[in-house]
Amino acid sequence: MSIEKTTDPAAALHFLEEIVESDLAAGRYKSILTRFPPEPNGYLHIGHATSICLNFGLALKYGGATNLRFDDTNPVTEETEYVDSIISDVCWLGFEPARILYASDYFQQLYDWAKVLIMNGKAYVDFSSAEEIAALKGTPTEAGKDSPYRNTSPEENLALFEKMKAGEFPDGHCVLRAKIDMASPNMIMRDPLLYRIKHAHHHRTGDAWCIYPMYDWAHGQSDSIEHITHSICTLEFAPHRELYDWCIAQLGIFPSKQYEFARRNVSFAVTSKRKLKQLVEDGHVRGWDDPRMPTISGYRRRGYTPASIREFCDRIGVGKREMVADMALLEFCIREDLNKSSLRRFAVLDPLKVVITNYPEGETEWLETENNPEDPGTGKRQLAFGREIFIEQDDFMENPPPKYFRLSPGGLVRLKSAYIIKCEEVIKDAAGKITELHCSYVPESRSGQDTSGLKPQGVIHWLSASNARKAEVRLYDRLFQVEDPASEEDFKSTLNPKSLQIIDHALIEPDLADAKSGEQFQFTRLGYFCVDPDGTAEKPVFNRTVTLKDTWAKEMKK
RNA sequence: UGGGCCAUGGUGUAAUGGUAACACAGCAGAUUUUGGUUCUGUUAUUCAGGGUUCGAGUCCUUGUGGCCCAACCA
Repeated sequence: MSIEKTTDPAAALHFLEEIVESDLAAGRYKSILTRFPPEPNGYLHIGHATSICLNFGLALKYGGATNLRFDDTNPVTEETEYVDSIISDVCWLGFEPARILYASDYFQQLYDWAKVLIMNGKAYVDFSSAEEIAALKGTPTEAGKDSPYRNTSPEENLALFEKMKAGEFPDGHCVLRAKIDMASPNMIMRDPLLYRIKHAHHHRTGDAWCIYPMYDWAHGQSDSIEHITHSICTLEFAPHRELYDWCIAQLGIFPSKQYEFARRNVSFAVTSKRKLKQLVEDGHVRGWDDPRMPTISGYRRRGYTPASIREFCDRIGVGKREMVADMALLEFCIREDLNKSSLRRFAVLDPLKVVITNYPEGETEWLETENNPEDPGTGKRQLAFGREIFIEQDDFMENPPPKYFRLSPGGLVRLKSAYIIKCEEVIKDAAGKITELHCSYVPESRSGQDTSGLKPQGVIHWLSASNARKAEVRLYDRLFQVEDPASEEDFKSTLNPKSLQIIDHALIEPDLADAKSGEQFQFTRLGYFCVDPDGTAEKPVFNRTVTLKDTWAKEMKK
């Protein structure tokens, strides 16, 4: 799949596009190369999606390419399972990496470069403990102090470093540090760690290495090796840029450049791997792909389309200020997409039986209705109509408020694509609960050939009792009750207890029972739904992606 | 000895010294056999003080506020 990046010349450029355009105009690069560099230690979430869209989108717009590179320098936390899910998520979003690469591919090169640094007197092996190193680091307002190991000779350091690599020291025994400036106002530059010892199995290199490069020693050089022109990362890496450039300058290699943008958050969601992991492990959700999760796999299962997520990323823009995008915009994007593309079907989530007393017993007629009024090319379908039907409980009220357009005692309502009915009698059980409605229909009000002259305000959906099928429907609401759960002392205390409502007695049109996992529909008047993989032929399961805009519900809240 | 980044309606994003705009959200109306869609209208914005200028969201200056940096994580 490929995405057409249409460029509106009048559209304003964001700051990264400006940088790219000026680089291209100045002839600094013939074409650009970006990269998306996830660490394979968790599932991708909506924040990653914005980064993916940015990196791939930039390359697409300017005729460049994008590598997918796994930043797999920490064997303790990384797993192949995550690599696979990340690749599939990126592809699902509609992007095609030019190459799929791994920082671990460069371990030998990185090691050789570290030795160059050592021989140039720019790195040393430090046997101080982690605590000692931290203590000598200083504070933001106080200069650090030199390590006692800082002035070891290059030759000795080289021998020591080779011993580290050879596995002669246990974990944590020593580290390789760059020799820069313990008094730098930038804490990152106070002799940063380059290598640590971890006798751990790596998901790709196995047991070949027991020393692993730190982010700062791996990232810029990996970019450089691949000739990445624009290395785009989030704001918190801005202080690292000085070190990024320093490493590249020391080695005299291809000068990739780092640019930072503000992480893009979404309201009513958390986007931190740690927090998401907690939700999964504590059982607050059913898994990483739970449709309530802001993970890419969660949105996919929920029924969000790749196009809707890309559109969302485009619309929220890119900047350098901390921001929280409104979830309502994401919902707007998915409704906009699905409104155009999804077939309409009738489903009754909470059925109320209606007997049409003046309709002949045992008779069935077939009524035509459109599959998608937004796209006449999708044709029409036939609905069975008979004496017994089901309507939505919500579409009947015994004592309706003003402006209630639906059915009420003695009132009229239009059954969409069928007849106008009038509520004649409300049947209740001993407890006073409404069990069914007796209605009469107006024979000359048949949809499309209505000569009744009646004009009920309300139009409701319905299903024939003769052929409706059962289904489970899962209704999702926001996972959190507050806009910014991450800012709470305990984000889990703001979980929405009603984020999942399971309806096991819903009714659907018969052909819906054969829909394949992932297929999407608009349930008329209710919202957009997709088929969940949990379903079976006997009991299909539908996930509500998003409701339709509901001005009546809004009115009722007032 | 602190350094870096940032500040425009409710939320985002534009305006690159010359009428503060666009989208979402909100509100009001029209259309509608989905209280959907579509269409129209509308509310609401430059962190504060000082300066430069005919003119400042934009430049200068002083504040204020927010985020990041003292992981052998990325």
